[in-house]
Amino acid sequence: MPEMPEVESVVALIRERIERKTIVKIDLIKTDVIKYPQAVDYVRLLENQTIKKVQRKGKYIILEMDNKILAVIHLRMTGKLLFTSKNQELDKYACVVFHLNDENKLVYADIRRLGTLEAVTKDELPRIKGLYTIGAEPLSDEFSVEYLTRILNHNKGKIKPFLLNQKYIAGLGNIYVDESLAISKIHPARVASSLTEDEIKSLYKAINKAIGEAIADGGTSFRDYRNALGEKGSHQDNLYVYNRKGKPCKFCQTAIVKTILNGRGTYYCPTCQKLEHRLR
DNA sequence: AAGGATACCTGAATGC
DNA sequence: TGCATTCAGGTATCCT
Repeated sequence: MPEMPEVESVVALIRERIERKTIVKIDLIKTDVIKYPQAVDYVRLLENQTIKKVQRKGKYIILEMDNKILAVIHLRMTGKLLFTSKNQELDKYACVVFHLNDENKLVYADIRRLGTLEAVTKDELPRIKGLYTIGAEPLSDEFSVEYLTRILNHNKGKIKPFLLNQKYIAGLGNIYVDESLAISKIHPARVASSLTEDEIKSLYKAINKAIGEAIADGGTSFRDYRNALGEKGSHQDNLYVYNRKGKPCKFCQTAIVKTILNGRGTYYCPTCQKLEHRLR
């Protein structure tokens, strides 16, 4: 479900509300979302600890506790991290409830329960492989045209699966990959290493634009996504191609097409995004 | 070794 | 209406 812009919106809202607060009690409703350590130990590690710092890396949310434990949360498809105030009702799909010393709650809720909660020391960080091997973030200094050029080099795979791979670029998912490729007018099945210098520059800008605009809109909510206060984002109204099958391309009016690429629904403009290199 | 299917889950939408 | 099928903002793991 949530990609970097959605996770960023969640983190921005919870940060100011839970940093310096203490977790006085944890209620377990559905324990299967806790992947490490076992649920009882997870609770033991985090109860009576103060939340020192809230961070985000790619799609991961990291709560750094006073005892140096890192509570790492990944929302996967339908996970939500909700700041629930004193008199507010619990989410129907609440799995884990963190009671705070100000009587408010941080609630992990997840319809499909594909999301993951882990508590690790710094030394144990490598066991969360997806976090340990994560690539550069869009909109960061590390993410540059040179970086993108370097990772694309020699990659014989298609550009869309490449962009979905978190070890190259952190935070892109199915929506923003399609958006980035649409903005830069690159076909999703193009071979990654075949992009020209100009196309790489264009893709670099497009990724930052797609992510930046989505963050500004508070994320995309065409289905389940809600921010930490249970509110929808608005970027679903500003998408170029995603979920716009049959609607006119915003650049050339051609009807947007939907196909399946490597098992993922894929939207693109068949006029703007040609597979064959333009001949002139 | 890379890269494609499959597994993990539930609910909503669609098809017959 | 009812029942079956398909699909979903993700990723680890298995297979070839």
